[in-house]
Amino acid sequence: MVSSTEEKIFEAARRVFIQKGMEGARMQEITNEAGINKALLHYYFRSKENLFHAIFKDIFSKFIQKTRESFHAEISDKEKILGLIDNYIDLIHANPYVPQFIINEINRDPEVLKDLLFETGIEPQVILRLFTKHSQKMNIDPRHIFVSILGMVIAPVAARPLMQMVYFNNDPEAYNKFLEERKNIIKQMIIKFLGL
Amino acid sequence: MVSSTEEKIFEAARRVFIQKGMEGARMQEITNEAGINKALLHYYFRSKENLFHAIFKDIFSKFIQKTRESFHAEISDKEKILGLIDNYIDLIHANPYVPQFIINEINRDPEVLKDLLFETGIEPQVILRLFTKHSQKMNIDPRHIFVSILGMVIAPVAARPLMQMVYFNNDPEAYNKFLEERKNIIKQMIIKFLGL
DNA sequence: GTCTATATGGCGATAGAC
DNA sequence: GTCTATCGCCATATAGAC
Repeated sequence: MVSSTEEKIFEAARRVFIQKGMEGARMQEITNEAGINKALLHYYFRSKENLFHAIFKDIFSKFIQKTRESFHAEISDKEKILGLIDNYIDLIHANPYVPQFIINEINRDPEVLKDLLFETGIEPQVILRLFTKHSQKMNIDPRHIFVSILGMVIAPVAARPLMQMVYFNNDPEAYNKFLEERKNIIKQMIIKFLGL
Repeated sequence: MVSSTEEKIFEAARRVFIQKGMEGARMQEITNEAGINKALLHYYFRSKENLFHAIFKDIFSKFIQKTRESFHAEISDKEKILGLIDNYIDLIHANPYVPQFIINEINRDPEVLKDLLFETGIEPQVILRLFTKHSQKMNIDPRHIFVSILGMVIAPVAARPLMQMVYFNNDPEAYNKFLEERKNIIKQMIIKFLGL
């Protein structure tokens, strides 16, 4: 049984850590968001590091989970690939700070990350299998397809403040439209490349 | 005339800021790397913020410069696009921390970034023109092409510790080979998509 | 479980001697 | 120009009352 206070802390910490990262986040800001004080936070989670690990696992699990959803329907491989692209874009556009957060933590402390990662139940080979059939036909390493999709999805969100300023007259509406268009652009690129 | 001490500080600061970012960097670490003390650092650069701005402009200028190089040769548009991809990959593989650094600072303080950015002599429209002719033919916004290239180039470097661990048995050599292959993969994707 | 008050340490920045 | 010593602040973390 999880207490309501612990939940409030967890939700506040999720918001702050995602926006600020492990180093930028402040315990004070988390307690303010949760409506409690610092001592109480340490009562539930002994240290900042400890709290962060809990949050990271939770966030990464959702990412893994979203990937998994694309594989359990009774549809063709092509439809699964296109569904995966939709899933990623929806997830990232709804949580625009997550990619930057994950990139930072991936690079900040890889040793700790390794342990946290495999507690999320990640199944690296499952997703690769989706691309194997078509990429083998083209004599391409399926990992290239996976990385390409991730990059094309993440780039416009991670670089948004700059891109929007330089290429969209700082108009958020125009940029949202641009992001919406990307679903089809990325799908078309993958379809053409793999000959789907 | 720039003193040797100032240069040593600048080089040390570049290394530390790129690896740790503005918030993660420590003045003490910079002075250690430079072989001097903190007081001397503040003598040359009045504040951390000040030093950081100088470094950021320097790093970003190199990125802009690399982009510009792809446009001044007497070659076809297709060759310019492929050259741009080569240039980006070479630059990023030689400076693997730079993309993460730029992404972080883009999102950390966009207002200040805006001023710094336009001091680098960036010409946003020049690069877009390279894609306009071919992308119009396909009825595609050229900004999609630009973002796609950036994403495909940056993703495997920014996510390297994770990707290498999960998909390459943590073998750095295998991952380097993978990165080398990406030049052709990305080129092929763009060629097929734009019908070059 | 929840609070106030405080310990402890690290950081950016400065004073002042040489 | 370069150094040692130190200030002042803010962050994580804990002590101890309720």
